[in-house]
Amino acid sequence: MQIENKVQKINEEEVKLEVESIDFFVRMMSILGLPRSVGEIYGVLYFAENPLSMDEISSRLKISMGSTSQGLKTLRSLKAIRTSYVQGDRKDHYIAETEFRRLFSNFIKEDILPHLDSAADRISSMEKHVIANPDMNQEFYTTRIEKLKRLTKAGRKLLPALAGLLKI
Amino acid sequence: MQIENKVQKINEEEVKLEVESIDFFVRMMSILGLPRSVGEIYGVLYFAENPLSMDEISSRLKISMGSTSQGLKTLRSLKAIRTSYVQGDRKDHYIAETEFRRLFSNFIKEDILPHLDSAADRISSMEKHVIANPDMNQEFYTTRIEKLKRLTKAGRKLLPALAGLLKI
DNA sequence: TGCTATTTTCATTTTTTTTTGAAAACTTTG
DNA sequence: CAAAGTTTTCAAAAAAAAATGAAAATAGCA
Repeated sequence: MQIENKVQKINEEEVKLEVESIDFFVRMMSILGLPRSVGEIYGVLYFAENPLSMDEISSRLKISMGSTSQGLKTLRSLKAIRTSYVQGDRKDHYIAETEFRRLFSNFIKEDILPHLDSAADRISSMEKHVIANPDMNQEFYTTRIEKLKRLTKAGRKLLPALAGLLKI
Repeated sequence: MQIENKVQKINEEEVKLEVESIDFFVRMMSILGLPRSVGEIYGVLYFAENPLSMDEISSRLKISMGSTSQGLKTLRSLKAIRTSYVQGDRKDHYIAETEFRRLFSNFIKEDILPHLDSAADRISSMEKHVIANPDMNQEFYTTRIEKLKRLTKAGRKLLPALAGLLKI
């Protein structure tokens, strides 16, 4: 009884911590435009002392297996989590990758740079329209296009470098 | 007739450019989590040689005055556009602010930093839960909390500095 | 190999976000 | 200061994004 109370007390604090962790990462991930469930899952794993299986995650969060599977897939592709073998259990188990530097760098590589690539194509197509018609105010338009080029070039250089600056 | 054709030709190229500009900024703004209409409006203004009124914007984009008003409000708050007085016209007129450095810095100040502030509060509350219960694995939890602190601290320093690095 | 446990996929439902449109609130000017 | 022009607001509608849950696919074991 003595012990039971103690265990109970510990769990209470751990649960409170978990709730705050979930809340924290839900917000963080939402800055990055990632869905709620992705933040929730990472939040649970971040303060988990042991690897958790998909159904442990799904039942702690009371979200469906479908959502959990999708969220884990997203987190895996960002390398924000990794699987870990647990002896005697046939389920996959997950643990949080806590090196934010790498996590961040993957996010940029995966979710931002592709946009900048397609932007470059669009800019050269804009350029063609301006060149194609000499009656347009060349100076005005080429100046604006130049700015876009510099913006995307700077983005492509700066963003990947950013992760390196994160001394975490 | 000769002249009319020429004007027509110019407009065609300008319209094509405008379409691409809109598309470009819709995508860019969507990276930042801003709604479609905000990107559209900025896209129209970016390649406009003269200040445009709200109803010119709304009719070019075929979006409602309500959306246009909202979008302009958002862009104004980001200082991505500014109003410009046009003689003999009682409507407000808008022009794009094309210094991306400033634009970006405002976005960070307005849309990102507030999140980091509230994050700090949440972290100290997490800390209390851990300290409150000595039976929890102190080393594990305090290490994780330390990481979060460093993450938010780095974010708060790095992000505002980022705009300065943009040599645009 | 076949049986069972586990995970993924995806059409449907739910929730959230964005847009619309009309009324209210301003603003300018005669 | 009133009348017309312009902009904003906000409830309702529409569109987009995310979650569900059940069926399909896959993986591990006997």
